[in-house]
Amino acid sequence: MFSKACQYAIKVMIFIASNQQEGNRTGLKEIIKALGSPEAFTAKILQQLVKGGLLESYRGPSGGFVLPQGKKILIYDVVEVIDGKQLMEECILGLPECSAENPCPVHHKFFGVRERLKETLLATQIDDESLLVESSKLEM
Amino acid sequence: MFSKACQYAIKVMIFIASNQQEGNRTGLKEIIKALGSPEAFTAKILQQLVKGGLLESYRGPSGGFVLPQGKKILIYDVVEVIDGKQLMEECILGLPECSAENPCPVHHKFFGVRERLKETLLATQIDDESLLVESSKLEM
DNA sequence: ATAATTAAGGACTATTTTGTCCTTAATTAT
DNA sequence: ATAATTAAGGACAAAATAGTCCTTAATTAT
Repeated sequence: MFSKACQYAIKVMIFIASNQQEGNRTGLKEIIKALGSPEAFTAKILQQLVKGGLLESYRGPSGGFVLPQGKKILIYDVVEVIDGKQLMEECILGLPECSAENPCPVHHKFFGVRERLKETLLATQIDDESLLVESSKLEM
Repeated sequence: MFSKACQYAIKVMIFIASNQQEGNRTGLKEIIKALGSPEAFTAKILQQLVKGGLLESYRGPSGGFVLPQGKKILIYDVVEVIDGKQLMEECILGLPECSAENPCPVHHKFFGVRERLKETLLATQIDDESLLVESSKLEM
């Protein structure tokens, strides 16, 4: 469903949000320790999230990453920044011309799944209390 | 959501089912013409579907592929044979220990999507009338 | 029997995704 | 100022997925 990069990204975001409850910046080191994820690859993903405006980064000692305050970030946004809108918008069978008026064979069958998926991605905020987590819940 | 191989496979199966309404075997040539898909790669996918028991193949002139008669084939089966059960069963975030009792942070949020997806895959038979199609509906 | 047709399958190539290594830039503390 | 810390980012390597090429095996028709 999601690329590996996107899975990491979602975990990263939830971990940072969880840390941030106590007002802490979160550094790469902490992140890879919590997720058990490869350092350099995780760093690239963090860069993408920063470029996409979903994180702020600070360098130097006591640097790290934080969620931009006062901005509501949804799982939808994370998926969009890392994997793009393909999962949300493009034809399940990969047909370029698929739409409600000119549907692929399975378009109507999967309409409900699609809607439910988008709904879920849009309904879930990264710092939703029910997502916050002690780091052990993110290890691979 | 599905790999490209799996997208081809679903289209292939629907096309063969559509052809079979008129009692015809379907050859590789026809298939790649209908789907606009790469010949050798499509051939590999057909082999996987045959090995997986979702198609019967016949060689020689007037050979080709047919659905095994009297066997109800679901989209679920096609996805399972080509992509495996990952999409249906494994943790959305890729955690190895995720379950209802030991859920990942998004487990409950995505439970409904998962169920709806599985339901849809299981509810849709490859030779369902509403899927049958003239070949133009399958081109890339 | 032989030729033509069609699927099977092994070995290879290309592309994308995942992941690594190393250097630079910014910030903080001494 | 200098050293230590941390993110940014370019170049590269490995693995997975997508796709090609070529030969063989089975079947049918002549």
